[in-house]
Amino acid sequence: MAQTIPAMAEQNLVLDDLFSGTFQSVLRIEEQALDNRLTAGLSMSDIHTITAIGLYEQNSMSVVAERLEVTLATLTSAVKKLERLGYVHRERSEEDRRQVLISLTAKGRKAYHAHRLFHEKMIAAALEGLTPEEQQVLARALASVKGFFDSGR
Amino acid sequence: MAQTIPAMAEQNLVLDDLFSGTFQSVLRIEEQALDNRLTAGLSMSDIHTITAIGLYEQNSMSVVAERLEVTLATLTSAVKKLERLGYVHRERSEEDRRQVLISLTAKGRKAYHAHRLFHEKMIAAALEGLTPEEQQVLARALASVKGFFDSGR
DNA sequence: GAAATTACTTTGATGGTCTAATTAAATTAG
DNA sequence: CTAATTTAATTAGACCATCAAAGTAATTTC
Repeated sequence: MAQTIPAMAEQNLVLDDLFSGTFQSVLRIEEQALDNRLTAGLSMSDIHTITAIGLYEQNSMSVVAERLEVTLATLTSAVKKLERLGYVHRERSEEDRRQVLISLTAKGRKAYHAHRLFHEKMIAAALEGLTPEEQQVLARALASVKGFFDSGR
Repeated sequence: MAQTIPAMAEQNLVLDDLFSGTFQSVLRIEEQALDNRLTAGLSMSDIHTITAIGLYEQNSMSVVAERLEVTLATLTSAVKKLERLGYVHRERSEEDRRQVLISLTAKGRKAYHAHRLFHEKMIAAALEGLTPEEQQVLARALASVKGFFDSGR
C-alpha cells in the first residue's frame, strides 16, 4: 500500500532532476544565444513577443496578449520597446479603430528567423547522441507528459 | 549534403515544439501549486532559494548564491524576505565572522517538503501514461540532452 | 600593523509583470 | 438617434527579481 510510494520515488527522483536540470540548461543556453547580430539587445521576453506576433500576420494586441498569456498592459509596454527598436510595426485597424494591429518589420522577421534557426540547431545537436528509436520514444514521452500537464492536472 | 537539413527539420520541429510546450506547461503548473497552505505567498524564486539552502544544511550566503547562480546582492534581498516570513534562519559564523550562515526553519522545511512532494506527484502522474521501458528511454534521452547542453555547446 | 582581499549588505537602477484608472470607439437599448 | 454599456488599448503606479557599484567589517598577507 503506502509502501509503494518510496519505491516509486527512487526512479522518479532521477526523472525529476533530469527534467528540472534540462530545463535550466536550455534556458541558460537560449539566453546566451541572444548574443547575436540579429537579436542583440533583446531579452527572452522580447523574443517570445516576436514569436507570438508571427511572421507574416497582422494581429490585434488582444490576440497576441492572449497567445502570450499576459495582460494587455504588459504587451503594450513590450511592444512599445520593440517598436522603438524597429522590430515591430503598429497601426490602427481601419475596420475597428479601437484595435491596434501589430506585425513584424523586416528586422523583426530577421530576428524571428535567427531565433528559429538557433532552436533548430540546438535541438538537432542535442539529439544527435540519440538513436532514431530513442528520439521517437522521447517524442512520445514528451507528448504524453505535456498532454498530462495541459489536461489541467 | 545541405539537402539533409530540411529533411531533418521536420522531425526536430516536433521535438522542439514538444520541448518548448512542455516547459511552459510545467512552469504554469508549478506556479499554481504554490497556492498551498505551506507555500502560500511564496514565489517560484522563493522556492528556488529554499531548495538551494537545503534541508538540514547550514550554508554561507556565497555558497547558496553560487548554487543559484545569482549575485550576493540578489540573495541578500531574497533571504531578507524569507527571514521576515519565518522560513529561513540567519546567523553569523563564529569561525569567520564575515560569513552569514543560513538554514531553513521548521516552517522552511515544511515548505521544502511540500514542494518536493508536489514535484513527485507531478512527475509520477505525468509518467503514468508511459511503459517502464519508455520511462527508461526517456531518462536516458533526457540525460543525453542535458549532458549536451551542459558540455557548453 | 598597513594594505589587500574577502563576505556580505545597501543603494539605486532596470525590466517585466500586474491592477486600476483613463480614453476612445463600437454596440445596444430605449 | 441618443444615451448607456461594452470593448480595445494605453497610461499610471505599484511590486518583485535582478544587477552593478559603493560601503562596511572581518581576515589574510606582506
